[in-house]
Amino acid sequence: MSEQSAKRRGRPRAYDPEVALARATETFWEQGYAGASLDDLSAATGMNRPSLYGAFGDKQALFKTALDAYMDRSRAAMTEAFRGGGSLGEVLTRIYRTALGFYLSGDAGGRGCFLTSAGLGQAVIDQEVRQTVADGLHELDQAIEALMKRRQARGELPPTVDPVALGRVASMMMNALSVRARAGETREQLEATIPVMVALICGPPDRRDERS
Amino acid sequence: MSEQSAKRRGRPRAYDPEVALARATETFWEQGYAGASLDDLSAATGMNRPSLYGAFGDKQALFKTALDAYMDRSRAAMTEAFRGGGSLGEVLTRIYRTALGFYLSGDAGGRGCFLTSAGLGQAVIDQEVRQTVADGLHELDQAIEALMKRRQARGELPPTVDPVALGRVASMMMNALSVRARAGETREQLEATIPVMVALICGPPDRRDERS
DNA sequence: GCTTTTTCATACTGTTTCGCATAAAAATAA
DNA sequence: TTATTTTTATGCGAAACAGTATGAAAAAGC
Repeated sequence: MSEQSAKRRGRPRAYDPEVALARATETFWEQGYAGASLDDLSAATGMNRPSLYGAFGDKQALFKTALDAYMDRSRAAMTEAFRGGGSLGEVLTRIYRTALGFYLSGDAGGRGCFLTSAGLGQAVIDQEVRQTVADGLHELDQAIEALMKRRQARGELPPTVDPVALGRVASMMMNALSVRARAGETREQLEATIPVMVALICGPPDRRDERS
Repeated sequence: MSEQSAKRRGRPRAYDPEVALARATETFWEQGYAGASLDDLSAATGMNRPSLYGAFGDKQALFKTALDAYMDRSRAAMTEAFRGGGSLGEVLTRIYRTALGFYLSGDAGGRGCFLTSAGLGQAVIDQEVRQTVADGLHELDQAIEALMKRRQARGELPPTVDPVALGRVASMMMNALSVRARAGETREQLEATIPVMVALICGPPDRRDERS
């Protein structure tokens, strides 16, 4: 989409926009919208204030860009987790592990989901952020509900259960994982809950595979 | 503990410390630690800055006092919900409803759990807050785990299930409710998930009672 | 080499922030 | 009334805050 190497007129920029956005995202992720000052963001990205404004606009715009970019990354990873085959339990396990990969990233301990940590912090104040976050959660809800419907049609779930209600709760369990990750629980503790959740959703744990 | 009416020496205070703390808590609850300025807190409590400092210390101390007070209120309500009789499903339903009562309080839409909304926002920055929040979550985990053990002993849960693991997931579902409440879901949506969660935990929903 | 274009770097402006100093106000004690 | 005690009220001061103006630096075009 963008011209790269050949012929850009002026002084070349000293930063990689994608890397800078990733660093800014991490800053918001850890410190929240209000807690992240422009000096923090400037230090994290290596960009000085005017460059930040030139590239991303003001603080609110940067936050929303970070939110959108996170959702894109998250969506891509989740699409991958959904795609692969296996039993319903295996797919759910993959989904939860993928989520944990996001929630436990970072050096200073688990940060949880960016949507529910930094995003929801602003949700009560900024209605547009709340809507974006709500849409993001809803999107995942629907994906899992659709998964449940497909698997029920295949006979992996008893016909008596409501796949939409079950999918919603399965999706909400990810929110719980985010909370616990940010509260400082270890990867081991969190991964140990995954089979319990999967067993609850998939019914009797006839057989379960584990891998490190 | 404190002398009330009779003979206090100086000028009487113009505020009720408990009411003021409740208002300050609501301000942190909605806007987070960094998002709540001392002017906001001053306006919410009706106390001017020096009175705030005299009563609660600096901003950090006030936040931690608010956190402790919230945990006390929450603990009291939860103790009540645990105490009453009924089947395991009925007790869990009461617990979740009690939680929702907290999460949906407030005028500007759901605020979620103070611990996981405002508290976790600070958790990554302030290690002491993270520990307090983690302890609070752990306390509830243990209470639910103990409930599960008792009910399993009574035969309400099959002997094959792990009551600790099940209790932990049941506790985590409250965190999920908090997230969804703050994301703006309605009371109706949230209450509709309660029976689904309860059914997952208690196994086959042989009979369920509902009340508005 | 000179101009044009784009970005970087410094530093500024006005506002907001937190915490506190100072003094007035409102009560009791003598 | 006068002194003492405790709280309120005003507002100060240094730092941090978001956003921007101004000019230097680094590239391409000519």
